[in-house]
Amino acid sequence: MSRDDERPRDSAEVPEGEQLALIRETVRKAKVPKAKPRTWRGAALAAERPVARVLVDKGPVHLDKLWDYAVPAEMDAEARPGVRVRVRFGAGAGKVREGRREGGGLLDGYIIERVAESDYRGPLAALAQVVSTEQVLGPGLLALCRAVADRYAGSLADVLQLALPKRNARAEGEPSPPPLPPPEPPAPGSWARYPAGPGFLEALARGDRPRAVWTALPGPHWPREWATAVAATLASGRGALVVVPDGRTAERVDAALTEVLGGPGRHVLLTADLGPEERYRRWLAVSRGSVRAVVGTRAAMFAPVRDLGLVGIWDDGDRSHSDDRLPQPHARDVLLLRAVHEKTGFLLGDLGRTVEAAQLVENGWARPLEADRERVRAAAPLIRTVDEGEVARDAEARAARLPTIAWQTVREALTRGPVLVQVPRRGYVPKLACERCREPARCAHCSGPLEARDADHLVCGWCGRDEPAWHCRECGGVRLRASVVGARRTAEELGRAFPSVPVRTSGRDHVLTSVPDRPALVVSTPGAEPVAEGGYAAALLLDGWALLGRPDLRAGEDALRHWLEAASLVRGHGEEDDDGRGGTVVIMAEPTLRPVQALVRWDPAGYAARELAERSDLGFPPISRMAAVTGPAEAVAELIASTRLPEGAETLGPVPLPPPPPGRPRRPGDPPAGEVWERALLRVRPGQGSALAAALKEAKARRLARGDRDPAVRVDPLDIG
DNA sequence: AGCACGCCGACT
DNA sequence: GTCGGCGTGCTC
Repeated sequence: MSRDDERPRDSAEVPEGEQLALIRETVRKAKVPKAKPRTWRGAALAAERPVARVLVDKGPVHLDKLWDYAVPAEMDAEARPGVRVRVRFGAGAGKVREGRREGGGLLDGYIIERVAESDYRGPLAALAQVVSTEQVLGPGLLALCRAVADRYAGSLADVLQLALPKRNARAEGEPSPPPLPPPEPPAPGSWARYPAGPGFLEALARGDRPRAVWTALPGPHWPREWATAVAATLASGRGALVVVPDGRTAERVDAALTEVLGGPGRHVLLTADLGPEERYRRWLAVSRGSVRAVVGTRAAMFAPVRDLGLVGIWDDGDRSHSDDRLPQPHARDVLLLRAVHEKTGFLLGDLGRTVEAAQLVENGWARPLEADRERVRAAAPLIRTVDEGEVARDAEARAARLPTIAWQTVREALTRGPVLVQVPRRGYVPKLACERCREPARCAHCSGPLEARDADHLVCGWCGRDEPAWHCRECGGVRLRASVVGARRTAEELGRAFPSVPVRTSGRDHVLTSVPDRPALVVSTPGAEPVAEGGYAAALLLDGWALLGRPDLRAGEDALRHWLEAASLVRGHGEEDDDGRGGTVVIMAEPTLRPVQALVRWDPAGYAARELAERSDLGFPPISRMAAVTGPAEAVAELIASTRLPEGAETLGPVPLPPPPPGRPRRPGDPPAGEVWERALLRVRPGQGSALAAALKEAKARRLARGDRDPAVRVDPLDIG
């Protein structure tokens, strides 16, 4: 094939020397052992589709732009879409002196597609190297990553960094095991406790795509129920993917899968703490189609499961479902995108219910999958509330810091088994709330959270307006309080009061997985509660104030979620133990508060539905959609000014960003030490979320990237006060 | 991000 | 005249 046929278009504009070279000189890294020719200058190009469109993975230039490179004939077979490549990328390469200059440094990238011609008006450099022939970025995964990038106004390159594991040559060199045949459809087991449960499994097993929001009954059965749903999907010949908040939970579901599937060959656990090599080995097994069921933490949401039939997420209200690297996609949303794009079933399981889940039910996209009231009552422990106000008035209780009823419950329960004591995490400091009804103090203008700038001076954390005359929307109260609970001290005192009983603690630093079925006081922070074999005899929830007093939009929802999680580990009220008594939960919180009521009635769905309606009225997410723009003041103002916002969009703020807590590692959106950044919130009407994301992405693409100086854009921010 | 080009002021 | 400040823009 003649070289002239392969000449890039517009080569007339190229300096003479370069024109003769056809493609710029490129040199392979010397350290690569079995080097092919060290230069591709003058080499023949691939006969078919000699142009590779490459997404450059590192460097600040990406902005979703693809770069065209020439494919030398020797690389033709290997340079397939989806493989990792190295390319020369550098400034000033357009002008070549003496034909002797090398381009910039070698960068990693992925071939997105092969095409016959380039739009680039200039000489194409050749691919420097095909790193491996493994097709890591298949068409399905690429489409998903593009959709996620669009959804979050982020770049494709950023999303690819979240979706693709680091390459490991050793793991890649090994063959993956051959796939096992689909299993038989599983028996419904404890799914039979839900009227719609067996039907859901049958639909999965026959290849349908049912979608459900599952409110799991309290107790130890849900890991097995996940495994059964996955097995049913596998039985249809399709794959399944379940994302859970943490490694501990992933291991529980993994163990259940091993039981239900009768062995380890049909599923994998994908978590960060496997280490890079093993993680890549398992990821490859999924990508190559030898394993079709995956359970894992958030990075697993991108796992390229073949012929996906079910995506699932457990406990979607947990913060760890949101990645902290930009664009911070949330596992729930990524799995929703997958369910739609890949036409799969969808199962969102939770002991409680988030507003987002309530919205899926409300708009009819997913069906509720719930047990009958009677069964819920039997499976849940008895909940007793203790009004803190009452405690304050009761002199004896004040001295002891715990009311009589709590003492009695603990003393009695300790004769029958372990007792769980939930205490607030350090650093959960409540902000401002109505003294009378505990409703968080909100701005009259935009409903943002009020903060005390100094004594008697309230400022809105969203729009920055002063609030000179606050009064409570709920009850009309005019006094505020910021309260701190001495729950940790209470827990210590409990330990001293029962000296013969061992005290175990579980928290951020050392999380216990389980405790034996023996009397013990188990003190834990929310989310770190060990499972008690046989269930706790009782639980004491001491963190009501700390959880509810936060000004966060989700304070009530989070509090209820944490309480349900702890209470679900307690023996059911109607599930009698050997002594004929069920479990009891005592919660120290104002009994008229809605999250407390929801716990007492064990009605998370009702709570979420009401919360959703209220947020809709107040213009809060997820009905209205928001995006946060964070960065240096001028950069924030500039980006917002150049964004073609959808009709009816509001800009709240900007306000100075509170500095990140010392000690926390820096995250995207955090100002560098010593700098003050600002944050503005953009709010759009229902249905305008994707228009907002598109407008922001377009504005970002239009301005020149300046790295550090660029504002961070966060769609659907979680921490908006 | 790098890195080169380019359009201003101070120097041998 | 030339050296070099860093502001602007490009990298297939």
